[in-house]
Amino acid sequence: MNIKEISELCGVSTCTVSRVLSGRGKEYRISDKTAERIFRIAADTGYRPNYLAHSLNTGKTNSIGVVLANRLDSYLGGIVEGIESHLRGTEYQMVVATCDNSPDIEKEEVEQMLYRHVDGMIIYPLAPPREPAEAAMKYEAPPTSDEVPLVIVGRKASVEADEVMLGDYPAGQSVAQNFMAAGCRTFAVVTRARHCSSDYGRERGFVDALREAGVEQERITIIANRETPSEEEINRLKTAEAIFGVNSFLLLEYLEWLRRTKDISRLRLSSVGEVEGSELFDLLFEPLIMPSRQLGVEAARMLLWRIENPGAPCRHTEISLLVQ
Amino acid sequence: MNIKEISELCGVSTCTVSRVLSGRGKEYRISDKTAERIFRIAADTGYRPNYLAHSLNTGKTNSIGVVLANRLDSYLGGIVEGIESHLRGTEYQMVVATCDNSPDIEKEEVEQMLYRHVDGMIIYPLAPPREPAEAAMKYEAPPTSDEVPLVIVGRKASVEADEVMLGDYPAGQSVAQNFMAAGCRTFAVVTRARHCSSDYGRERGFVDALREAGVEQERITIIANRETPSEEEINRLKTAEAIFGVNSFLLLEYLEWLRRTKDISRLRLSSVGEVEGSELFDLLFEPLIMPSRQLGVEAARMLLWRIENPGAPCRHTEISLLVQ
DNA sequence: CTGAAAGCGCTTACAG
DNA sequence: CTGAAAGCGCTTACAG
Repeated sequence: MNIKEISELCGVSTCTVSRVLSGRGKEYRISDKTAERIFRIAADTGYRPNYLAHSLNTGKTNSIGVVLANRLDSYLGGIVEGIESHLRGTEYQMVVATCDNSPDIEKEEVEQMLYRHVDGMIIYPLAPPREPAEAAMKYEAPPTSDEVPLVIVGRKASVEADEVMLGDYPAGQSVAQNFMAAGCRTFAVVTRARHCSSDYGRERGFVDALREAGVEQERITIIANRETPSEEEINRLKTAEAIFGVNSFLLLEYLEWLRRTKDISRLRLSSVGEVEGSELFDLLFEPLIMPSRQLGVEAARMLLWRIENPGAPCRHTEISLLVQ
Repeated sequence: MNIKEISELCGVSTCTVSRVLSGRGKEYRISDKTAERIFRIAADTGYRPNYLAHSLNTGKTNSIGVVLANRLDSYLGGIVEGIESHLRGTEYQMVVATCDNSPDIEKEEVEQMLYRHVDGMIIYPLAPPREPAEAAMKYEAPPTSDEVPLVIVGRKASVEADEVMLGDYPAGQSVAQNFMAAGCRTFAVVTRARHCSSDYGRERGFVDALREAGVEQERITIIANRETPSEEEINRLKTAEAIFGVNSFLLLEYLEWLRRTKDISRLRLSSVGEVEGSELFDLLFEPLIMPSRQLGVEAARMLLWRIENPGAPCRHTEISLLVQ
């Protein structure tokens, strides 16, 4: 079934059919009877316009590319879900690709998206490389936004584009405040080596809030992890009454080691990201819930806005990430 | 940059360019110099063929639709990852949609995929409805495979199509055998109300293996959960030395209740699906790892095969799911 | 070995 | 109020 057959069945020309079916019958002042007949016949025959031909003509594909640095864990899954739910009901559909943390794949996938003529892209970018040497050799920023409307979500990238980020710094602050309110006197934060702006923001927020509250340097332990936990790190951790993990995986890893040398059941613990079954831990563990779905919703909302407003200056939105 | 401009730059016709660039220069016996010149100019100008025009002509979009019943948790995320990794390097790209467990959305998303002219689809279908009444009213099977090559993954659907399923029954058996090998004498299985074939397969495998090994009926407790755990259920569970959960969420839910009335640290536990941080539980817990990635890989492999072999009879593959 | 021409299914000035 | 015609960018018999 194509537009030509419809037009023959209706006894009108293809352009009339096209105009009516694209909802612009009124605009072209096509008579109501003609319009109705066209609608009815289209419905009866189960006509569906050809997406490819339509897009070829209009230059719009109604698809949004989503490129994600990592595999789909619950965090990225949440972002995707948020994007999808915001897009549902609009004319847009989502095309997803993940990059397995490889800059080459990221580049390729972005290319693919452009090749598919997506109307816009949402990118959760790779973390910048740890080693400067690596950086010089391999890293390339995602495409600049002049090719296509672009929103960066969840992690900074070296592109001028709209951004939707987590409120990492305030999250760190709020954890520190909770710990102090619970009466803790010595603190630790466990983080990855500091190349990732998200982790670093949380750490800074945490440490700054403590300092501002008058906690002395020697009561704050900072562990910037590179590989698996070392004995020296575990020893430093022992003195803390409260530990903040910039993410839950990392915290759990340390706890596994720590519990061998110390009773951890009275320790105050907090980290970013829920842990399923954590009720069984028997620990004073308060996870910060990742608002990943909300990140996705906001990113999609912003992208659609950007598509409508190509010229406007870049915007930055922050989604808050608080205890509870 | 389009094919016409290239042809003008090369001083040949558009069809010659098209033939060379589609890699069929030899076939049409186009001279090597011409071909080389075309390749060079195309590369120099950064020419990329127009995907939409190409697809409109060939009827192939090189895209695979993936429709998932639920949001992207780590299970479905794994499937998606498997599909994607198998597709990477081929000419195919993946379009994903999730359905939030709604039959209406599922139908709509499948429509969308057909509208987008996907070359094939992989569906993780909705669970069949629990109530027969609901069934009659709302449930509609995914599209039959005559519209487009189709692979059903992870859960049975009432369609005649290629399938990639988990080895649920053998998994249940292997858990039972492990429990018996560990010397347990009384057993329980916790499952959802039995509408889901996957859960039911696991339960049957478990129970059958016990029976075959001579375990009497009264030493096997079966709890088919509907809502939150009830007191009566917890009481029945107390007698068991080993508990098998058809999925880990469910098991954890019961353990939460059970631990209030009983020391669970010597209980043998097993369930399907890893739990992050489970090392901190201090329980005899052995999860069965979901081979979700493998499911995806296999589904993609099968779909590509099906695209090449439209007429062949339906195939069924089972991915094994064993302890460790 | 290569090209002119028709066609994929739709849209959109332009003309009436 | 409606249609003939050109065009989107590519492919592919057909003819030479």
